[in-house]
Amino acid sequence: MSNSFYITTPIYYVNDKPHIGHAYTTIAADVITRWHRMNGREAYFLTGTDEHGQKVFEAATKRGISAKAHVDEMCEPFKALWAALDIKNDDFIRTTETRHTSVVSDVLQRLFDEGDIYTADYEGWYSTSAERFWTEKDLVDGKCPDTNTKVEWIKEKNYFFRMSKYADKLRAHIADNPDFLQPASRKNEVLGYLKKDVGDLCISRPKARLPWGIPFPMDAEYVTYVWFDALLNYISAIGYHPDGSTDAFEKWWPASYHLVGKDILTTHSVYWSTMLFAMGLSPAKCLYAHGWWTIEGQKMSKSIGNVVDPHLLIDCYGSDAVRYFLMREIQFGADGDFSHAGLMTRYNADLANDLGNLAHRALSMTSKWLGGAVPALDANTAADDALQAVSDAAVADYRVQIEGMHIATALGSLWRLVQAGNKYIDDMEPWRLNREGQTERLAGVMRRCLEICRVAAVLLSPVAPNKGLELAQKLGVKSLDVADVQLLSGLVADTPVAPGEPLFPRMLALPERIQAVLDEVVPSTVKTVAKVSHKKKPKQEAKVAEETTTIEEAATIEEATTIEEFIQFEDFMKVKLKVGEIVSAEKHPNADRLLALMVEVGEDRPRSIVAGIAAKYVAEDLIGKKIVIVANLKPRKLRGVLSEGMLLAASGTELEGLITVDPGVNPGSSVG
RNA sequence: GGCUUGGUAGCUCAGCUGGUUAGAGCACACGGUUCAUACCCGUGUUGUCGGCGGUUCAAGUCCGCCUCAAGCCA
Repeated sequence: MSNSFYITTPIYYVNDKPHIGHAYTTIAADVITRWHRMNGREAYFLTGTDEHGQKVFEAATKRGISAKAHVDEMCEPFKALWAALDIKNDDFIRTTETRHTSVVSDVLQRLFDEGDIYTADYEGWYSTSAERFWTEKDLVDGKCPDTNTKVEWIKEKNYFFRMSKYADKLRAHIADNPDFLQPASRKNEVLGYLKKDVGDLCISRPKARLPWGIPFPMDAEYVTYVWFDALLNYISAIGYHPDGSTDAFEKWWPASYHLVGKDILTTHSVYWSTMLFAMGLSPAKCLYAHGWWTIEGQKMSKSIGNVVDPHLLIDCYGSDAVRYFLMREIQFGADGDFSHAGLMTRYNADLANDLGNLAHRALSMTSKWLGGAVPALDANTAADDALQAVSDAAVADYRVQIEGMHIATALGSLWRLVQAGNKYIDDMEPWRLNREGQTERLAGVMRRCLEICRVAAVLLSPVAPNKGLELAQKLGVKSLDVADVQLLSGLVADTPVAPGEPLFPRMLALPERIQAVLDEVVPSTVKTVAKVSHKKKPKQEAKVAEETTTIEEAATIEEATTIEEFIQFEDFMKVKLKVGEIVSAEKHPNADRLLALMVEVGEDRPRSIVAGIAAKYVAEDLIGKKIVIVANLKPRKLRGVLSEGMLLAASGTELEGLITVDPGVNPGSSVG
């Protein structure tokens, strides 16, 4: 393995509020960086913020301040979160900094001079409201597919990067470097993209339309397209310059890893690699696309209001536990679900019960029976040899896994040792050795238990640096030395030790602040499981919880069956009907027959309702209509979009029309 | 619509190039222990490995079709 390690996260779009998705990527980069540092390798860890673009400009304008003032303010929450999560990044780059903008500008000039950037006229349908061009095929009824507004045919000059020129080189690079794109499943997507003709990339925007960007050095009327700007951060930060880079650049480039979300893998692999080829540079050794988090089974989204504030989790569990959970819960690369119940379960099971309790019981016995100092080893028995073998295997596997970015698996390996430690105590019965006065053996047994705690402290520390250190201190260990960490003899005999407070106090119930958030935002189905999962409950009640949380398969609305039998009045009264006003409507992203509506029903937020009425209604025509909805239908996802209710419509074999209400009726009124 | 990936115990998932009675964690039941944070240790229950068909001495693992889900592209 090369001795220098350079890792990057994406630079986060400064308009977003940092959430656990951002935290996840950054923590992963931090963990792997810490690991390499512990192993004596030089490492450089870069993160930052992407600060140009239309949305930033709009947000600043709306606030009545300059774009620069806006981004100066908006990058702070990111820095604050990294501090709160104990992220030890070496650098934080902002794309508005001169060290970056000057490199972008000079690269543009150089590529232009060399002919890899050229001007051409671009013609197309332009939507002013969506701020972008569409092709003829994109248009819906001759209108913008995003905003459903008028488009005009515009012909304008723009600057293009000759991406096509480097497409073959990129194809060859991917073929020659099997580990370049990871995980392998994602690689196919890029290869699929590359099967088609790769065009050139439009990298300019007229300043008249987009005032907030890096100006083109050869043409004051244009600014740089945000991707071309943003991607260059990975080399501008470490001192690249087309006329001569710093030694630091030569040292760190090519990067060991670019960690990216799966949504921007293609951009990175295609745009960025071809840009680097044009500059005469190699791409990073590995582009690793990680998965996305859903929240309590739903897509993370501002409109659902389920975005999890990492600070809340840090306040309730501590930075170390949050880091541990995010790293342990899902395989790096796969999607995963974040749930509060899951976080607490893992906290209690792994951190409090398994590791925390192992440390506490080992230290307590040592204090009580052996004078509170690291005891001496005795000669190994067969059981001791077996324990050492477990440690050897766990540590070896941990190394392999973490260096392949499989952090969750690495932690799993460490936990096999922790579990072996707990079993070792049971098997050796130190309390019996104490009663029988077998002091020498007792000492040896306890020593090995403490040794396991030391191994755990060291291997935990990249993921949970504070707790790793705290545990080490309890054991009287001064430095977290990873060399020969697996040997169960690394402690110094006679060093004072004390159990102190439990490392991870067990949680008896969800923290109040989290319960409050769940009560407010999350549908009742999810609350149920969060409440019951941490306690043993009678069978029947647990079963109810299971049923209510089963994620049902998406079903099409058309499948509703007619009920022929009579029902009781009470049955009818179970159905709560309400008047709702449609406040927004759009086509369902994944289904031709469905529309996604937001319906105001007099609650603290409008409801998201998916309806199978696209055959009969155009989305925009529905806005303002007053309708009747079933208000207490269990929420479910329809082809990926949450539906919190169902609207009433007349239908025979096919849809005839919506049930509408007099305009004077207020949304939220009940019907019946 | 085209392409890709997945559908394995109640839940979350592991199972590499096909090979002995299909695994882990959580949950559940019972038992043990008592040093410990009502913790730990052990034992046990549940699976037509999405469906159908095929190749093979042998398939969760390969092939075809179907179905459901997710993703990328248009």
